[in-house]
Amino acid sequence: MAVHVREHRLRWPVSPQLKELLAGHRVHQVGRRAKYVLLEFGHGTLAIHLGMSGSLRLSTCQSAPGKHDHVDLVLEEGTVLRYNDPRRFGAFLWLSGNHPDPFVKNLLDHQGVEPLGPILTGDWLWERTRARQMAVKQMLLAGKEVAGVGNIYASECLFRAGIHPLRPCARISRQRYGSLVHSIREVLSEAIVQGGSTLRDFVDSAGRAGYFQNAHRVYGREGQPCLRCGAPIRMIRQGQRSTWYCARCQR
DNA sequence: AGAATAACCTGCGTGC
DNA sequence: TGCACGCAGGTTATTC
Repeated sequence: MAVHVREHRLRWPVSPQLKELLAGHRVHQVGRRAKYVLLEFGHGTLAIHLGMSGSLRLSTCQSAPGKHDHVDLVLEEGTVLRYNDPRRFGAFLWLSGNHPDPFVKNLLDHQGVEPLGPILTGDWLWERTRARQMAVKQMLLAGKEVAGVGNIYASECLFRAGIHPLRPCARISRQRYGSLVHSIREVLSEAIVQGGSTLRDFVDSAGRAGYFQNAHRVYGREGQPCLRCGAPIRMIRQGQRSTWYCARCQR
């Protein structure tokens, strides 16, 4: 793999050694942990985060890089995986196989459990939140317990589970955590099948927009009728982020 | 220790 | 048309 870094200033500076570290090496396996894409090489792992506005698209070497095309991963003759990120909230982090960078290692170790994995159950989440006064929506968004539930999906999951976003974690029953976990799995699975939610410019590796935004039941629907009961959907601010919910269906 | 707030960026829509 | 402002898919660092 050949690497071209045109802009090092991402969320953290891209390692100046990245080009040398990957030159001539092959990707053994592609994985993921939380929202980090993991490209595993024999001698270490490249962890890529797309931030809020990043995308990885397959392109041809001949195509000229455009605005905000910060990194090229040249895969083979004629093919390049190109990273574009207007806001530069994304990251390219090198995790060495022999001497793991403690910063990167901690970063991945401190992520919540996989939302579609076997550890997450209603009972598990109930036990983890007995002493937490934080609002359930902010707990989901923080990602310390469950990874991968972003701002769109936190609102959607809570609506489907019938849980009010402001409800303190410690005041949700074991049974209702069961509903929440079921909703998390359902919402994320559906969104994946539908290619994600394109609000503005989100695209997959082939440049295709997602269409889960058409399945949003509360996100972005302030003032519009609840699809279940007809009451107007409300929007509130929680920690600098917007939350949408139905005051009648969610308690 | 848990929780709230600030910070990192660019682009776009809105209102004056 | 221009400009100031607020907001946007995320997550860590800092402060309280």
